[in-house]
Amino acid sequence: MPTPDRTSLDAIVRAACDLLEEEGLASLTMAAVASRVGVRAPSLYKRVRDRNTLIRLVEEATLAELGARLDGVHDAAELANRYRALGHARPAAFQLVMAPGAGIPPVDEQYRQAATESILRICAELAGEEHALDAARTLTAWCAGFISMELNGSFQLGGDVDRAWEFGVERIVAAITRG
Amino acid sequence: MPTPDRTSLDAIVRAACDLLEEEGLASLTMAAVASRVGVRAPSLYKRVRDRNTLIRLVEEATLAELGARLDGVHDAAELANRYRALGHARPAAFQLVMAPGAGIPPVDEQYRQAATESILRICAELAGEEHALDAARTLTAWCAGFISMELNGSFQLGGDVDRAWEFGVERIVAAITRG
DNA sequence: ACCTGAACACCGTTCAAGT
DNA sequence: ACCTGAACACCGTTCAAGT
Repeated sequence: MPTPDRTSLDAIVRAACDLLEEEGLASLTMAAVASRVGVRAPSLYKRVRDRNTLIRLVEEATLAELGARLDGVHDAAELANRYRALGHARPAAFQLVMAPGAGIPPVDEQYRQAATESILRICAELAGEEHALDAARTLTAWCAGFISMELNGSFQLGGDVDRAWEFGVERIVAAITRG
Repeated sequence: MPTPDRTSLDAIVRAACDLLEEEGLASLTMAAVASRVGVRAPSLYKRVRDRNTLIRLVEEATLAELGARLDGVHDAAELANRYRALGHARPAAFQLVMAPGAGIPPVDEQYRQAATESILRICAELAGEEHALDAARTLTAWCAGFISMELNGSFQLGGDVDRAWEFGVERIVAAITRG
């Protein structure tokens, strides 16, 4: 006799995302996620293969949000700023996407592409079609590296980190601009 | 009655580093490390506070190695290439340093400084003293971001990744050079 | 068809007892 | 002083039994 579902994959992934930010990856346990969505841990296995796959889904949700935040932007500096805003809004998820541990299955390529589209478009304008991919990789690598370092406390030598960000944005955008 | 030691902190950290690269962070268990150095897991607690602290020691060893690899370099492109070489030699440790999980105590600042010295020196030459720190952060962020993305499979759109690296090195070094 | 308690394997950590 | 087996708490995962 079928029973109405008490939760959903979507609710599970959202609970996992929230838990990740609030308590960190180590506290993202199956029992904790289950508790948030109102079931017991074994029930989660009806909707996700295992914990590592759930973590992959969190990564994909994060990339989807990044893509949405970058969608429609036309200015390279503004794009970089929005990239950084995601890092500040979801620091743990950002770090997870930057360096998923061994054992976590690779994200579906579609999610990475969604996050890459706007960057490629803007870089094609700035650098020309033939350098668009190299320029996008340069810009993305710098943004991702800066935000990661900022989030994990790698900038310890004082100075103004916001100023360093603006310095970097200006120089990098100029560096990948055709001319 | 004292007994000759059967292992040492140094051997433990080295075993942990090796295990991290060979099997990944999830397989870096106290039992596995203990087995490599010839004791049982509880004995490790005589030399390290807990697993997270052991992981911190692995991070510090990695930063020390990075510092050694960058020591004495005088060319910015060569410095970037050596940075990347460490990422290729110790991918798991590199990713760990880039995004340590929650719960792992912060590395001692001394180790980060050792890795930063050469970068600051070169950037001061290129960008002038007043922009040295901003320039170092720009260069480091780009290197770290590029290498991280390369290691975790973020570059999936084809093209030649080595070419993208060389494009980036050239443009970034030019971008932070005084002028 | 989804949900659960019980069970199992595995891991980090502590501790009393050995040498 | 270091080492160990035993023990405990915790977690991921499976599964038979419920609705």
